Amino acid sequence: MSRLRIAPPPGLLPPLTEACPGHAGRQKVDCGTCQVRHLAVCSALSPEETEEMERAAGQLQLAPNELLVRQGQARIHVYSVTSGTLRTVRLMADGRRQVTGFLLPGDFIGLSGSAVHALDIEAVTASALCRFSQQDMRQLRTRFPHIERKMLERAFGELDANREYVVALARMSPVERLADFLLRLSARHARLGQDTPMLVLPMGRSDIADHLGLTVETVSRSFTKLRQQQLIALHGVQNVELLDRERLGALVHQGEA
Amino acid sequence: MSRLRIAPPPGLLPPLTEACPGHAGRQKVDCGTCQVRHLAVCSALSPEETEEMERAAGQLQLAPNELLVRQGQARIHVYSVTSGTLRTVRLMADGRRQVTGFLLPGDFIGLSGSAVHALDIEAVTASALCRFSQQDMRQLRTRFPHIERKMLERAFGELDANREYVVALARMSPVERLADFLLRLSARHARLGQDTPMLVLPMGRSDIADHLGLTVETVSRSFTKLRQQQLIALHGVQNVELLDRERLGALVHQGEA
DNA sequence: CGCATAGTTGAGTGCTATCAAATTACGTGG
DNA sequence: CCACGTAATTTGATAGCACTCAACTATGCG
Repeated sequence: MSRLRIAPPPGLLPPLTEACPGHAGRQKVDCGTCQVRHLAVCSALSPEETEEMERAAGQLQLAPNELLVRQGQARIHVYSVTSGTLRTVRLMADGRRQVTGFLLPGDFIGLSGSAVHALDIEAVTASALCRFSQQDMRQLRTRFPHIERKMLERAFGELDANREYVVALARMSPVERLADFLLRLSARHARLGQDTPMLVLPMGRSDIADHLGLTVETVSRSFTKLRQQQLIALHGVQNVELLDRERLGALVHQGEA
Repeated sequence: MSRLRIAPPPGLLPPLTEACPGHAGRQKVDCGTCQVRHLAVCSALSPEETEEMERAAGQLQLAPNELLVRQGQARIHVYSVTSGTLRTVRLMADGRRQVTGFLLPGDFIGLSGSAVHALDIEAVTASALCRFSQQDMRQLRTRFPHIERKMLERAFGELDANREYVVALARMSPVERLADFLLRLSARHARLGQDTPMLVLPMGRSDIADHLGLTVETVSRSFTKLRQQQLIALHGVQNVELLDRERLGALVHQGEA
């Protein structure tokens, strides 16, 4: 638990200040340094309270593919992603693999009631995180009800997102799933202030495949199909240009009566 | 918002008193009457506070297939299921249907951050619910932090469950999904005090199919396969006897390293 | 008792996984 | 900066499994 004044993290600095609903009207703050500070400010804590939160936090750097936690480990820490991208992975004994989600800057790791981690969490790209002990977090939650409220909102948000994800997995074709994924990722980037039609995919095809319940080959073919339909353009393998969000959305939102 | 002294609900009376972790060591309470009372007691509220909660609640009865809320409606109420079974349904324009979950006694409806309902909620069997306005609920949450904590725990629980569900949808064969579903439903019944090898399925095959991302035919064939392998026995269409939980579990938990 | 609905079983097709190969991207060392 | 080797991605051919369509059976209700 070291005193914080965290060095500027590598990678993009998300201007979360703007995006956070709880932040409206409050003083500007340097959210690039540490998500803890952001969380505190957005929870309407005083400067003194914010400092107390920061005291409880440690920081962490991960290289690509480095493991943060392993399935089955005791959950003694919670984390806040500062920069980079991580994936949450469920492995089955026979090798089947499911990437249940990707974690971007501002995301919180620890919205679970389980005593052990249900998932591996691995860095996709070089990443930085803030770390709290569960114990400290519990104290902070008790001490600052705003934090608890904030966590509840986050949990709600994840639940809402998860319901969409479930529909995609259960009822959409490969191309639809990919379109859904690209739009969803793009929306998250937009919330982080990167609102461009050019989307950078930090993860490889196999991560995407395992996230969408498909094989690498099918994902690749789906990219090709979207490209052939002029819905996206590929600039290298990482950079996807969303040419027609309208029609991409139409692929996905066959729904909501 | 009528004063409550709710008539004994139809259907089974879940002895939730025992199951709730927050309840340990506290005085017994008649949880059969209304889940609100249960929630209050399990949140360690005083009798006066409990009464205040009950005052804010209304009750509701639903006939089979009756609609509680429709996709897109404003979310002005939250609910607690007292008896019966409900399903949450996502409909797509072209008719594709996903049953994202089933709600059993003790379940809470309203763990969402959205301003509108993302799902239809329909009664599978005759059901009874307690209803609160969101507004009242928010007040109660602010007034009794225990409630907020409880909701967070519930949200965590749902998130954890959802992650399992996602793996089933994305990576399991039809037979595995069905085995997973049966065990999961059985576990929920066990938590409600119905810990028997005989499982009653309140929902029809098409609901199960749409929950597991399959067709009715495939679900039916999967039942047959499980029966042929002596893992289950069917007594009529509704009653499933779990003959070998061990091997059923083995089908599912190919996983966790 | 007859009809309507729900569930099971069967046959055939299509889509996605699988297997295999070619191509591209990338990091390393010359 | 380029050549090389490795890994990642794309493309192609094939096969298996779940969906579709269809018929049949069981269940429930008037």
